[in-house]
Amino acid sequence: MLDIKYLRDNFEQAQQRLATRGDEIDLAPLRQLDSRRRELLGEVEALKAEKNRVSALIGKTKDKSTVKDEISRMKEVSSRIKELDEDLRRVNDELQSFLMTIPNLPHPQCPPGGGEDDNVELRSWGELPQFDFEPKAHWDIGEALDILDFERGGKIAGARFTLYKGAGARLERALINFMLDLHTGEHKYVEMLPPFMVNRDTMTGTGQLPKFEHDLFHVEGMDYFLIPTAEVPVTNIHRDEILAAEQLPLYYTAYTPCFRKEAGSHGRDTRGLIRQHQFNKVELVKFVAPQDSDAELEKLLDNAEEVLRRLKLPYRVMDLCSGDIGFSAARTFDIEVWLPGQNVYREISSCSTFGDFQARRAAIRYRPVEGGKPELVHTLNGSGLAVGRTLLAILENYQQKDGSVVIPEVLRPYMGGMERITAT
RNA sequence: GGAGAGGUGGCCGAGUCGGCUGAAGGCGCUCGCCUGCUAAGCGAGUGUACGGGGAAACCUGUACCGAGGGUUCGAAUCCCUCCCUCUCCGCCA
Repeated sequence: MLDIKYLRDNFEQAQQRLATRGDEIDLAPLRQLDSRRRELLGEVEALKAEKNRVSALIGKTKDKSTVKDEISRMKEVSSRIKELDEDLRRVNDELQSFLMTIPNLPHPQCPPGGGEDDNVELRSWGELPQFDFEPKAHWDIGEALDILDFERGGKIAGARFTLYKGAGARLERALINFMLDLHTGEHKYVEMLPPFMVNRDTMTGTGQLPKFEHDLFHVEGMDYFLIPTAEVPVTNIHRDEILAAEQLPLYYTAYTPCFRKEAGSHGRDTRGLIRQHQFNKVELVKFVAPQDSDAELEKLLDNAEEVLRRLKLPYRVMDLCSGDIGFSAARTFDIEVWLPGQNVYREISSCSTFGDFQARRAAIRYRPVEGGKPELVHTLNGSGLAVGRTLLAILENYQQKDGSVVIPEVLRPYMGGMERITAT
């Protein structure tokens, strides 16, 4: 959520910055609602002040018969207050829901652009593997090794669900543990295991609601949603809290499954593990003081990249342009892993700073060292990494001519020493 | 699911037959004083949000005692609904 005071004073500028996202966002109604709100507020508060004053007077009067007129007058004032409060509530609700649908302002350093094609490649890492055979796609590799069963995943649940088997299931688990150990052990994140279902307030705090309800799985009969990412429960850990300055920065990491409807992506990535209704992810979340957020984003990105470096998977880093960043994000770096079976780079991590956008929605504040008023923290998060996509990247990059897949060295301790997955 | 207890400020904890309680008291914290260190002691201060005024310090109004309604001139205090926590029982990974 954007700051209404900022919007009040920097109307044109805000309008222009939002325009770089490419959506048509007209802020005009905001001005109207805002001034109407303040008008009503002044009126109703003056009446309440009078009511309070007179009521106190009545309270002090022993003989109530001498204040009959005041009592009947306050009766009218009270009902007038009720009307005005009702108007105010309506205007307020309208203002709030309008604010809730406005995306974040792109970061000043966010490259301008209309869409994917304008994203900027910052760097790439690793040698693309050379094969003396035609590299296969992971779905073929996984089925041939009998470690991924798309057929039965579909039977059990439906399209976009996969059954992992044997070494495939273990590899997924190994990746989760490897990532968590790296981030907690070397990058100093605190591990969290949050609920996988959350309430409406939590979904609103990080920006999924109210605008993106159609992407979420909702639990029938209870007002719970399945989380689309650990960002949601983990960022909301500190919702409605005022943190001490000394607590910052806070680094949290969490493994969770993620559930997404993928509405609107019908027919895209229908094969394989790329786009699933349920997938595993290890997430990195930070709460930082505003002046640190840019540097913290770089570090977070590096923490995510480190996973790929250790796994020796080639990747590149993209600086997403203003037209391609998400609703709540101010700036986003995507890490894209090389997939030789498909001859493309695919997103495997998305690292973003949200500035104070989520913090304002979720009321996550801290008290500055100098004391004084609480200020909003900045929140950041990134995948560290998407586990299913990491697994498929391993299958494609480490595939051998004989159909087997070599296990990256750092994962072998997590695989009981296994060095290679072969067809049984 | 059944029975009971409870939700007040950073924490603990008072709030009598509704009015003088933004909220006693204690702890904690901050600043100052004092004691050659430490402990103790003394004094002052110490919630949040949204308005209005002011360059600012600050002054001022309103709201908030789990949430939402109701009764009343007036509610933390009475009534209703919901949520959450705890205890016991049942069921259960």
